Amino acid sequence: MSARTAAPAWEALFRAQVHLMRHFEEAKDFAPLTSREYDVLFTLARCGGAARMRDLVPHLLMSQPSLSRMVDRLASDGVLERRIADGDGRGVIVALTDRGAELQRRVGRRHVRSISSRLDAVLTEDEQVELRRLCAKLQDPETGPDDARHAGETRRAGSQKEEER
Amino acid sequence: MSARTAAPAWEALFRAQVHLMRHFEEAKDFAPLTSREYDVLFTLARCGGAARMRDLVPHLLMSQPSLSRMVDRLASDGVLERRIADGDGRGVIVALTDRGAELQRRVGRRHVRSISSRLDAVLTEDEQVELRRLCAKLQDPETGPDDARHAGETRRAGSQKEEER
DNA sequence: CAGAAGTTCATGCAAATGCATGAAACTACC
DNA sequence: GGTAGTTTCATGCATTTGCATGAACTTCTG
Repeated sequence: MSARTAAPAWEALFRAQVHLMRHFEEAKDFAPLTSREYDVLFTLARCGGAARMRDLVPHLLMSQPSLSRMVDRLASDGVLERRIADGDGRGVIVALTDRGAELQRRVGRRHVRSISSRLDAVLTEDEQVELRRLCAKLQDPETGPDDARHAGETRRAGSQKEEER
Repeated sequence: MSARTAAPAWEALFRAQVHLMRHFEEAKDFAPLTSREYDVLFTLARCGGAARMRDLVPHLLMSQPSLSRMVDRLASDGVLERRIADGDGRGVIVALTDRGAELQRRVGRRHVRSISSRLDAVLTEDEQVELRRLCAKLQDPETGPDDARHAGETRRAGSQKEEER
């Protein structure tokens, strides 16, 4: 058991992620969206432009009710639309509109440039590849007693509630 | 310019952080606190148990008003207390109470064990050290036109607003 | 020292979030 | 086929968040 190396590694990872995310947000990478909204568009694009709500939720950083309402907002903004899943009257399919897809691509390109200029400044290509490899291992579902259905994980940062305090 | 390696590296980092954070929260690492509340206690402990609000904010994942109200709540729960900074009537010093310090240590120990058991399962010690090194480089303030006063960064994930949509 | 400018924290308010729950649709079992 | 149970999404509600702003205090300038 190496708390000696594990805890500092986690803390550095955590801080690096926060630091970079703040940097990207301050640089307006996601404008005119919030990062969470971009996350929805990005995930949808990755799913071919459309997906069922229930399949989307586990990849996003928010609860099911939050996604439901965010989809309301984004739909009324015209970047995506809701459809009833055929074959299942309960299911809702969320799909990018043309405008939404174009917006995602535009923001995505800008964000990728921003990422590169930031990472290239401090890591060599080899280091970037190594970082990716290590981070990928961290998501290995092989472990822990709980996970099993994790595959293309994505985002979040939630919370809990009391008990004593 | 290596978007080829930079973007995947950032995405892997991002997902690894989210994945692990979710894991720790689902494992109730921070109970009876939320992760943000623990972040406050942890940061305070690291500052020797007390710090001024304005010095705390940049290390935390929340806005100044949010910290102000969270301190209200934590103070009324008895884990910390507010004092007026002497020499500056505007300043507020936030300090851990004995209970707060004990709580932080207890939760912290549990969290460190949780981190170790998770990371040790997928990374060797050498890999953990290397991950830490790479993540530390990512926080190098040497770069970007904006940062300059960053030192012991910490947490966040914010948002922006529209403009077009 | 007086007034302007800056700093630090708190508060009003609208928006977003999560939890608990509800409604609608589908599935399983008798 | 009908009813119980499950799945999927939406909604009520309390909480939390951030932004804009205000109040109290300090510092700077002449």
